[in-house]
Amino acid sequence: MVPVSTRDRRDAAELTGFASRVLDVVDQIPSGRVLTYGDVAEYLGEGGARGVGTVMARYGGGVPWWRVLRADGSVAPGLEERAFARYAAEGTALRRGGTRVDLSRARWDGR
DNA sequence: GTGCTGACACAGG
DNA sequence: ACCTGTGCCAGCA
Repeated sequence: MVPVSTRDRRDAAELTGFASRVLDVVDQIPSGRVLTYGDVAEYLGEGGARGVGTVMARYGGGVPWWRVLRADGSVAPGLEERAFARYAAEGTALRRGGTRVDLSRARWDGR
């Protein structure tokens, strides 16, 4: 139900088509696996890594945002604490030192 | 339309 | 590991 005052489409399901598709993909990433911003963009065939990052920053709150990271396995500034707590809980593979996710092992193949 | 601003990617140094 | 420049794209003033 959506009487919504049109003031902020953010909380309505009325996101832009692109944003909606980005969130849909992220929502499908299995626990313990991850995707890079670029992976999501490539999967959708639109937006680009930067576009995905923009969407995540604005609308990522409702999806497993910690499963989307940078191409080198690091997490965006300010999100590390919450993200790594999740990785520990999900058993996500980390690189030695624990500062980044081991993409070679944790990257989701899309299946 | 123009001109920023950003949860980005990549090549260099 | 860090910083810089370039290319990229969505959202907003």
